[in-house]
Amino acid sequence: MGLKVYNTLHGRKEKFVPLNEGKVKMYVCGPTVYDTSHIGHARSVVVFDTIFRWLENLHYEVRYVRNFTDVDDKIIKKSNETGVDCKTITEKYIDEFHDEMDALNVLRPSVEPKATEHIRHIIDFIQMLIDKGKAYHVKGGDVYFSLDSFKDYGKLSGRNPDDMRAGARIAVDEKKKNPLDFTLWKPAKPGEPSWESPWGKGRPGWHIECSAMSYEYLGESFDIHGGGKDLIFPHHENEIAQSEAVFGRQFVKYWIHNGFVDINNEKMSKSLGNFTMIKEVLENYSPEVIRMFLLSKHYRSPIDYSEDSMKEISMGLDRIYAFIERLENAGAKIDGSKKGELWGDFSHAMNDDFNSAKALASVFEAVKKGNRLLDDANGLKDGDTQQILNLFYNDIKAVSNILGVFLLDPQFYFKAKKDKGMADKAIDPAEIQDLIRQRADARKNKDFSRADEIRDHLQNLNIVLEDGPEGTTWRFE
RNA sequence: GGCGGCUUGGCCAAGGGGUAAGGCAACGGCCUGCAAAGCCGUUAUUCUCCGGUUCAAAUCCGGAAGCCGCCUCCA
Repeated sequence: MGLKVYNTLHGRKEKFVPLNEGKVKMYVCGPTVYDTSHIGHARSVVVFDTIFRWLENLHYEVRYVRNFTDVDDKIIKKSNETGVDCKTITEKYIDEFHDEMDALNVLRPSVEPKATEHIRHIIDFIQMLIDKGKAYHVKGGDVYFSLDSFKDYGKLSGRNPDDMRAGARIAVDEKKKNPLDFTLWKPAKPGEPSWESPWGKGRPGWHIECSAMSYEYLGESFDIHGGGKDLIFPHHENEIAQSEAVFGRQFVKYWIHNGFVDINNEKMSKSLGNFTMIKEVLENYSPEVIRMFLLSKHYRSPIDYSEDSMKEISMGLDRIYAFIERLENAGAKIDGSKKGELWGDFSHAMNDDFNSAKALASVFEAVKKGNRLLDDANGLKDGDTQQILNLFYNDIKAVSNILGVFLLDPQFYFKAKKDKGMADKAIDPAEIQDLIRQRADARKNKDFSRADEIRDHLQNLNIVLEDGPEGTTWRFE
């Protein structure tokens, strides 16, 4: 089965056939760097990172562009409020974004262009629009895109410009020919970042940077353009207008949009004060838990962030790691390129519009099957069993490289979890070892009430004891 | 007002014409001194409701209700 992708442009799943065989060109809208990133940004980035990984796994040569919007009203506003210059602000948040995305195990795209470094290309692009009669320059220095010059306007978002005009909520700007015309270039006020242009000192509008930069790095036409659902209108609609008006051909073949992250079933918003930042979440959960959470639901559906859902994911991740550790203890080895049932199920799910939720379910099924096999083998392994275990191990490692989760050494994972628990609760591991020793003695002497007393005491500290053939181990709940 | 989406067991969540994946939780069993972990089993005759198409619908069509998003900066 080949890859199928839900294309916003047509509102249905379609067979994925890139414009050039074997190659994929993908552009994803990155953040405007004026503030700390929240969990919603993380979702978009993680989703497209996983898509990127899957495309590479399918042996496509992928050129992946994700931009930074580093000139914008919000950045200027922040600069005016704080007295810090724009560049300092944007650099700070770009660094922060990179740090957080690295933590979430997000691969760097092929290129991460910044708007401010492509002003030349933006100006050239606007000039092409003007030359073709698709844009116009007005007194005062603004340049607008002329909606009336582009008859396909609205095809991505399913909007009809005539309807929109009737119910337009936007203030009518006298200088615009059509109230829906949008800004390509705007004159700069004193003190604002600005660049020389044929229309005077100014700066680019928001939408034009993506048309200019995608043209620069991917050409007139490319395969995939992604971003959050909210970007469908007006941002992506406007990009289509700009690029198709200039080149007269299809801008993007497949439009992919991810859903939002809600917080306790409410939209994240400033007024509700429930913006949940990536760094806050990272304080409480391992990056892998966050990443797995973000992939636990289909990328187009809304996903609800809550303490409960994070705990649930965390339990599931422990279970997977425990299984990997068990496989390793049983001597499972990566052996060659053979793929098993897990990989088959996983691939099938990923090929179906990157269904990571279903893909994850196949992992849990494999965990169950593998555990059963290990229980049945009971330490005595024949050649066949060993082969199967190797297959599980192979597959799960391959899967983890796509999802970007559970790829740590399990011992390290559990140790890190322990260390964090101990640090949070200020617990000395030697003390725990001592209590475990005392309990072992008590058990040897059949003093079970003493043994249980110790266990209950540790339980109160969220420490769970596990008695195994090799002695007693402990972990945090 | 315009456009789009969602409604599946206690909770989360796949599926999307052929008779309900997976996770968490709960309960029973194996194991254990007792537990924990792991395994096994049980938990939706049914997929918001009402009509229709079909041999067959949670899946398609029409309608209703509830919820949500975009249309203004937003991932």
